[in-house]
Amino acid sequence: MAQSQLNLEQKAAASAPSGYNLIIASAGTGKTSTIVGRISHLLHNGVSPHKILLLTFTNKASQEMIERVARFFNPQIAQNIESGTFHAVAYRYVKQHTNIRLKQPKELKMLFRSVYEKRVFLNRSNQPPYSAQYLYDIYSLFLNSGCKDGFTKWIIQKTPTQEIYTEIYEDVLQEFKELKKLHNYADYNDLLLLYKEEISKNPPNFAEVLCDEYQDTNPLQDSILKALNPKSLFCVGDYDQSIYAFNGADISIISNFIQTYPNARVFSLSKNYRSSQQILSLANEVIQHNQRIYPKKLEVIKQGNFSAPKLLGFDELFLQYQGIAQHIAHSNCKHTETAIIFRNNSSADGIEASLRTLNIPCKRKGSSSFFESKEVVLMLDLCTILTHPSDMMAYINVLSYGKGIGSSMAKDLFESFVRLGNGIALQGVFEPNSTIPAYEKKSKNTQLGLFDDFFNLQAKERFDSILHAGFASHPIFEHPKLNLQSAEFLNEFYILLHTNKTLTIPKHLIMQIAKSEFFQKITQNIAKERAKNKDGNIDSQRLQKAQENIKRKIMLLYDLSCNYQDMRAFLNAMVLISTEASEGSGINLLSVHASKGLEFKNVYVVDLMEGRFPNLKLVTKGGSIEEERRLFYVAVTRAKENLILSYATKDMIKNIEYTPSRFLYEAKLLAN
DNA sequence: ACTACGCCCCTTTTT
DNA sequence: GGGGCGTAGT
Repeated sequence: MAQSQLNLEQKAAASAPSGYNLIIASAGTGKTSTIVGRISHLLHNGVSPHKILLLTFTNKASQEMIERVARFFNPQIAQNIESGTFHAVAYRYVKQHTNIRLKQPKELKMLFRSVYEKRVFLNRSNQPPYSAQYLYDIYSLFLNSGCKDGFTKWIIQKTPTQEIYTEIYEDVLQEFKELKKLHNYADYNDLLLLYKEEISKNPPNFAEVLCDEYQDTNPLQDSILKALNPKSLFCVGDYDQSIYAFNGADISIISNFIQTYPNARVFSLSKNYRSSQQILSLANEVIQHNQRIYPKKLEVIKQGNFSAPKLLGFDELFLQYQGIAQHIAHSNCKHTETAIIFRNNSSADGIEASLRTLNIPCKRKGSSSFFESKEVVLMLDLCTILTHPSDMMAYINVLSYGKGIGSSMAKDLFESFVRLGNGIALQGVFEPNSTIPAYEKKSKNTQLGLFDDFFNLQAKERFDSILHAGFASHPIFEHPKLNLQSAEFLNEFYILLHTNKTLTIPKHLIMQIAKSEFFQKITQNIAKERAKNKDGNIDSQRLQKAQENIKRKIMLLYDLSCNYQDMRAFLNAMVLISTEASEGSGINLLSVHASKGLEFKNVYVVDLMEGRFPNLKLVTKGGSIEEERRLFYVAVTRAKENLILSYATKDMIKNIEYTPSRFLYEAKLLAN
């Protein structure tokens, strides 16, 4: 039974009475075991698994915990525990009550931009208005900060000089909101907001809610915990590891737990099983410089003869990366037990390149490279069009690949398909209602009569000779700006949809799309773009590489799709897992944020220079040096046995001189 | 008004 | 390598 493996402190926490329990679990003190032990305790006491809600920071963490529970109980029981990130849990619940569709943040940002760009900002005073991007991000922060006053008040309080624009901002946000509602789109914030709304009306009645990584909870998430209003709350966290302030995480939520819940109990786990004495001492030296909320004493359990943390100094940034790669090559460490951790993702490329030259395999979190790559987005958009027959964003993205078709005309075409299909775009493609005009009249721009030929509708038959019989004379071709090339493009689009419209199994559909002329042609162009030299010529070697790369990604997507029987489930899952999939195997390349909750035998923390780590740019923009110090603390406490820190005094490419990070002095690895 | 294309910027962290 | 922005061309 799980609990017998716990130490006394852990056992005390795991068997705490029902109520409000806060477990302060420093790095490496067996937090996961304690949560698993707690769940076992609940199950043994007859709590029904679906009355338990486990909230974690990543879906991977929740899977791991559920798997560990499954080892001690019937796997069926473990599977019945409600678990996942706040977002995943919210999504599961919300989709039963609404027909909301989750969209990638990037997509909705585009939609937001299109709304924003319709506004005219008279640049009064010298204060420029926020960009669309910044407005979107800051509004998201506002939502997560759980502020009860309106956005305008919040903005004015933060930046009084922005007051002159707040009316326009509200207007943009309002229109965006309506647009999202019209298309049933939801972003990550909407999930939480909708969930909160639903459970406030109708609380789900959990016997206990467990919340992992409680220090990174933001006020919106905290308000969900309050709205869930469970009989018992079990929160686990460590204020020294709070590193998500930029996402609204508020350290006062954990530090005020006792004030918030007057009958709260606090447990502390103080036995560190992960790291060697030397590593832990170093981490503690540095974190001492932050204000201490509770005194924390850590007892090192790990025994043995471990080497002291090493500091490597280099004269230049790339020499550092090469030096690290060589250090790894010589140390013959096991690659999967080794991680290189950095503050900024911009470090990753140089490191990866240096490792590659020495033929050391490495693994990077693949979010940006995989799910944001054009080919994957295109594939998923095509799947979306066949699954959700009126998805505007998917149509616009796909149709914009046509030569001469930009986002504006793509939107015209989409709207036309919707009209012709009596509200359903896909139907408009196959069976256009010929009694409806294909294009709505737009108000003419009389000042600029020059090219205003929109209503000079052309004969829809003009491209018939090259069109598939089922697509010939389609009213869409009345659009005067369509030319032969774009007609061919649309024809291939039609053929792709027509041949595959009955497929419903994800892997079959992906295979067919991948083979289609339409997809092949577009990805061919994407590959060519990537193989272009500075002079505009295409490097044939690079072209081949780019093509292989695209093929590989599509195969990976195909592999993923094999786990799903239903298109909707597949597409939704792709949005939720998009940030968690990683590619390849070997040395782990991670940002500090991504390293959260993980541990490795050997850890390298690189680019420890003032400016980069701590990232001083962020400190001036509302971050804090304390948060940067916590990031350092998180990074070094990932290490079990060997910790190597490194810095470089110069970046030759950017021509910047660096001084070593203050944390190295605080760690007493360098002396003033 | 819209699209294509060339040039310059930079690149914080995540669900 | 991508995204934003200005310019030329339709």
